[in-house]
Amino acid sequence: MTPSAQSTQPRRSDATRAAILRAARERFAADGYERATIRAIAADAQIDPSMVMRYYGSKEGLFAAAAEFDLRLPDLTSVPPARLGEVLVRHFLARWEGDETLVALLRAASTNPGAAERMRGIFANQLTAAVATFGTDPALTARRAGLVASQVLGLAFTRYIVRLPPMVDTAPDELVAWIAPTLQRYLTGTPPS
Amino acid sequence: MTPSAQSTQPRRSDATRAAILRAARERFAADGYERATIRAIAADAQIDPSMVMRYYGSKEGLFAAAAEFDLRLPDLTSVPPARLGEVLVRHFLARWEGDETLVALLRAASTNPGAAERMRGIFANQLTAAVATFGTDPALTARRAGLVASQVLGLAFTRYIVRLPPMVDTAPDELVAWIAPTLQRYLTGTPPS
DNA sequence: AACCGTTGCCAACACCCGTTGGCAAACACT
DNA sequence: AGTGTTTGCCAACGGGTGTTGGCAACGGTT
Repeated sequence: MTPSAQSTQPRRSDATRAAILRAARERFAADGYERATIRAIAADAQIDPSMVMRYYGSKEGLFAAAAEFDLRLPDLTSVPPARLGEVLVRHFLARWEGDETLVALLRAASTNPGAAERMRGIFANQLTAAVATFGTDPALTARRAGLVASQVLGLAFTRYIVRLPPMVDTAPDELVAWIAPTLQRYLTGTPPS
Repeated sequence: MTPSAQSTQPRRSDATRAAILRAARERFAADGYERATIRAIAADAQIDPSMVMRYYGSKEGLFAAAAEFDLRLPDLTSVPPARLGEVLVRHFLARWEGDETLVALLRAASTNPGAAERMRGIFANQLTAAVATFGTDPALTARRAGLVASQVLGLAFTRYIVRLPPMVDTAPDELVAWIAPTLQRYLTGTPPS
C-alpha cells in the first residue's frame, strides 16, 4: 500500500526489453519459430540469453509477446460500400509492408500450433468483427471473412514468404487493382446457389 | 556391359525405401521441415535412422525425394474458356485432398529456403506453362499465374495449415462456386488500366 | 554507510539433433 | 560350400537447443 505509483512505473530495464522484442520480431519473421534461436535473438539485442528467459519466461512467452498484433482495420461503416474491397487490400498491403510482425506470425503459424491458434484468433475476431459491422446476412459473415482471409493471406504468402517473382515484382497499386474486385465480391456479392 | 538389365533392377530394399518416403511425407506435412525429425520418421517406418541416411544421403535429400511433386494440371486448351476458373479450383482442391505432398511442401516452404525454391519452381514452370497455353498477352502470363497462385495457395494455407474454421467447414463445392470467378478473372479478365 | 532489489553475465545442465562407422545376419552367385 | 554384396541395427560423436542457478556490479533508499 505504498503511496507511490504502484502499477507501471518505468523500469530501468525497459530498453533491454524493447531491444529483445525488436530482435525477436526480426528473427521470427526471417527464420520462423524453430530456426529463430534464443541465442541468436539475444546476440542481436546484444545481451545474454538468460535475460530473455528472465523477462519473458520462455521461448513461447517471448513469441507471444513479439506476435502481439492488431490489424488496425479502419471503420468499414464509413467507407462507400462499393469501395470496400479496394480499401481493404490497400490497408493490408500497407500493414504488411510497414510491420514485420505479421510476417513473423505467418511464418510461425505454418509450423507452430500456438502461432496458428493466434492467427485464427486474429482473423476470427478482428476481421469477422469488421465484416459484421455492415449489415449482411449474419449466417454468411464468417464465410465471407474466411474467403477474404484466404485471398489476403495468399497474397502475403506468395509475396513475402515464398516470394513468387510475379507477386514480388508487381507494384502495390497494380496488385490492389487486380485483387480489390475479388474482396469486393467476397464481401458484398450474392452467394452462389 | 553385362547383358543383364543394367539400369534399374528392383532392389530388395525397395519396400523400406517406400516406407521411409511415406512416413517422411506424413511427418513433413504434419510438422514442417525442422520439427519432422529423422528419428521420428524412421520410427514411423519401423527402421533405424541410419537407414534413412544410407538411402537418401541427408535430411535435405530425403525432403527433396519426398517433395517431388507434379500439379497434374489438365490440358487447358480443351476446356471451355468460360469455365477455366471452375476447372482449376476444382482440380487444385481435389489434388490437395488426395495427396499430402503439397501440404508438406507448403508447410516446409515457410521456413526452409530450399522448399520455398522448389515451390517457386513448381508454380513458375507448371502453372505459368499451363496459363501460357491459351493465347493471352505473353507479357501478362506470369502475372496472371501469380495471381492465381496467390488465391489458390491462400485457400490451401487457410484450409489446411492455419485451419480457419469457416474455410475448413465449407464444402468443396461451395468453395469452388465462390472462388472460381476469381480465378476466371485473373486468367481471362482485362487488366486494370 | 549500510542495505536490498534490480540488472547483467558466466557456466553449466540435460536433452535432442543429424550424421557416422563398424558389425552381424541375410542374400545372391559361383 | 564359399565368397562378396546388400540390408539392418547399435552405439556413439559433435554440436546446438532451451533453460537454470549462482555471482558480481549497479542503483536507489534509509
